[in-house]
Formats: sequence, structure tokens, C-alpha cells
Amino acid sequence: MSVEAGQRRRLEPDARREQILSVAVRLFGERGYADVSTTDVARAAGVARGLVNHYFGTKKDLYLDVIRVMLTVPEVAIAGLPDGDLPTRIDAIVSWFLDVVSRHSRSWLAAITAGGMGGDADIDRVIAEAIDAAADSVLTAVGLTGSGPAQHAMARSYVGLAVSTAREWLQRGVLTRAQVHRLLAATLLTMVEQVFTDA
Amino acid sequence: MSVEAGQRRRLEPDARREQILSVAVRLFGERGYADVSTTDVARAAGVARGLVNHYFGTKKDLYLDVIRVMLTVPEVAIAGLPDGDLPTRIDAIVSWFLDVVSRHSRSWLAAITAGGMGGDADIDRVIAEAIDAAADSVLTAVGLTGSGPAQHAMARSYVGLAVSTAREWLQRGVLTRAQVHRLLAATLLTMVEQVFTDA
DNA sequence: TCGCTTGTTGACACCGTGCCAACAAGGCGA
DNA sequence: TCGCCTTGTTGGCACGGTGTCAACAAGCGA
Repeated sequence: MSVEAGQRRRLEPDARREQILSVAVRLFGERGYADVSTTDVARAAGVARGLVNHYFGTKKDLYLDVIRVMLTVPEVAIAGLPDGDLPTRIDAIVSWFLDVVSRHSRSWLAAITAGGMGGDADIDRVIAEAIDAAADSVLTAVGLTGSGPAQHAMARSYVGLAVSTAREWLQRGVLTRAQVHRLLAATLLTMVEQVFTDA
Repeated sequence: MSVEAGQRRRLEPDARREQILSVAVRLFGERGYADVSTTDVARAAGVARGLVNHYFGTKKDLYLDVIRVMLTVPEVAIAGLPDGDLPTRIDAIVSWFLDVVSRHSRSWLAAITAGGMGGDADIDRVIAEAIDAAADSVLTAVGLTGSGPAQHAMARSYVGLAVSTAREWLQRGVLTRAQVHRLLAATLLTMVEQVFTDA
């Protein structure tokens, strides 16, 4: 233990909250939602269990903040994409996506898939927002900024393809990065040229 | 109550098990995994709660059987796909997929997305098997029966695209069936002609 | 009608969660 | 330095859900 256990110490609310949150991110990233109890989080943080509820309310509320952290991605360098022709821009956005998802693959890829188990409404909403953000990045990268809801929906579908393909690469290890890149670039080019136009 | 409540009746083990399972499928389809207790299942089935554990063991085991039922799809008429050129066969497999997923959309689409929440290993395995089956259907439909693990992985990725796109159609209602069909057909054609070949 | 097989029940103990009053750490004024 | 007061922190309480198991009874055969 790096911190002095067994001694009661007061922390600023923001510091304590962030400390518990970081511990929760680690635990929920390692194990599943059901396998991590609030007692585990409290013990790993060296804190009474009641304090977790005091700062985060419900366990589900804590989990919501956790996946919010996991899905928070450095939005930098999106606007700095090249202005070449369409295949060049597509290559850039695909490379950027693969860089991001491979950097913190375990947390991001796990969180983006955390929808299920019957699908809690709040969790689905947070994940949907992350997918929306990624879809917006795709649309802006291919130069379809002012686009209708159908294009947004198709972009979200493409993000679903990107996620499932990245999982075959990073989690299953059966695809190489080059294969994933080629698949995502070719399909995105097809979608932009042949499918996005009809809406 | 159609069945006589308050009266104790003996059923054959298979019949009782199937009755409880059908009730559980309905409840888990309506509400989420966490929102359905084994008490709810037992009460809806007019049965003591202990009997649910007697037949299915753990609540998670029951849920595994539930999603197994939800993901069970009439595999008929897959072999009866036409032998035309590639676009024709792709149209056929896409139409077949959209028919299947729209027929029992709520259960199948909900179950195929039930992976997350940190990802229970057993549940992930059942879902992965369903995705594998769908991917095999795609590969046979496009005439790539004897294909390597890379092609299988890409087919699974395509199933991920199909699932996310179908969700935009059936759950969000922002895409029409024609749009979904065009998107899935065009992308599958691109993948077969340009991406599957390099592996 | 009796007895036996076994489908079925109810209760028990355990665990995780949310809540709350009580406690004390640590800064402030005297 | 001492006492007080704010408030971060704790431990215990009650509740609901789960898994298990001995006891019960439904229904068939003798």
C-alpha cells in the first residue's frame, strides 16, 4: 500500500471523487459490471463503502461516470485532417481512428460494447452519444458537414462496422492492422460515393 | 389468470422447463436482465421461485438459455439461394437477413446486443456463436465456402455492420428498409471484390 | 386404498446495495 | 495553545435478490 491504510484522512471533495473514480475505472475495466461490487471499489480506494454512494449515488451512476471517462477521447487533431481528395481524407480518418482505438483499446473498446444485458436506458444513451461523436468525426472528415439524419444514421452504422472490425484486430487478433485499414477505407469510400448520395 | 392459480399441479419436467423458459423469454425481452428477478419469472409462471433454480440453476444460466432461444433463427431457405451472379446473390442474402431480423426484431436485435456490461464470458460466447453462424451464411451466400480465418473475421465484421444498420432502421426508425438494403448490398459487394481477396 | 417416486414448495442464510445518524479531522478565531 | 465548528468520513441498519435444501404432496402403480 502506497497510501497509509488505517488512518483517516480528509481530502478535498474533487480530489476524493476523482480518486474513487480512477479506481472504479480500473476495476470496471478489468472485470465486468456485475463482478465489481461497490465494496471492491471502496476497498481498493481505501475508503468506506458509504463514501462511494455519497459521491456518486447509485452504483449505476458510478458506472455511468466510468464509461463516460472510458469513452472520452482526445478530440484534438480531428480538424487538422488533410484537404486532399476523398481517398486521402478517408485514409487519414481511418488511421486516426485506429490510432485512437489501439492506444487505449481495452477501455474504449470494452465500454463501447457495454450496451447490452437487456440494455439500460441511461447507459445506452451515453454510448449512443459517443457513437454520435465518432459518426460526426467521420462525416466531417469526408466533407459531409451539412448532412441529414439519414447520413448521420449511416455514419453511425459505419462506426458499428469500425468497432466490430477493430475487435477482430485488437481482441481476437485474427486481423492485422493493414487488413482492418483496407476494409474500413474501401467500405467508407463505397458508402460515401454510392450510398450517402441517395438520402 | 388462465391457469388455475393456487392449485399445485405436476408437469412433466420438459413441459415445465419449457413453460418457465417461454415466460423468461418474454420477460427478458420486455425488460432488461437486471430489472427481471427470478421472483418475477416464477410469479409470471405461477411457480415457486425455487423451481426456477431447480430447472435452470443460476439466474445467469437461465438468461443464457433465454438468449439462446432468442438467437435461434430458422436456418431454412439459406441453401435455397439463387445461383445468379454476385450482385444477385448479395441481394438475396441481404433480403433474407432483413426479413429474419424484422420478423422477430425485438428479441433478436436485443439479444445480439446483449454482450456488454463488462462482458460476461459465457454470454459473449453465445453471442459470438450466433454472429459466427450469420457470418457463415454470408460467406456461403457469396460463394466463399472454403475461406480462411481472415475472411471469417471480415464476415463477422460485416455482420456487425448489418446489426448496427438494422438498428437504425428497426429501433431508431431513421433509415428505411430500402436504404438499409442498398447500404448493406453495396458494402458487401465492395468487401467481396476488393477486401476479401487479399487474405 | 396404500405406498412410493418425484415434481414442487417454503424457508433459511448469505450477499450487495442504499441510506443515515454519528464521528472526527483540520482549519479558524480567541 | 485551546476550543469550536464545518464537513469529510465512517459504520451499522434495513431491504431486496439469490442459491440451497429438507420437507411436502401430487399422481401413478400395486
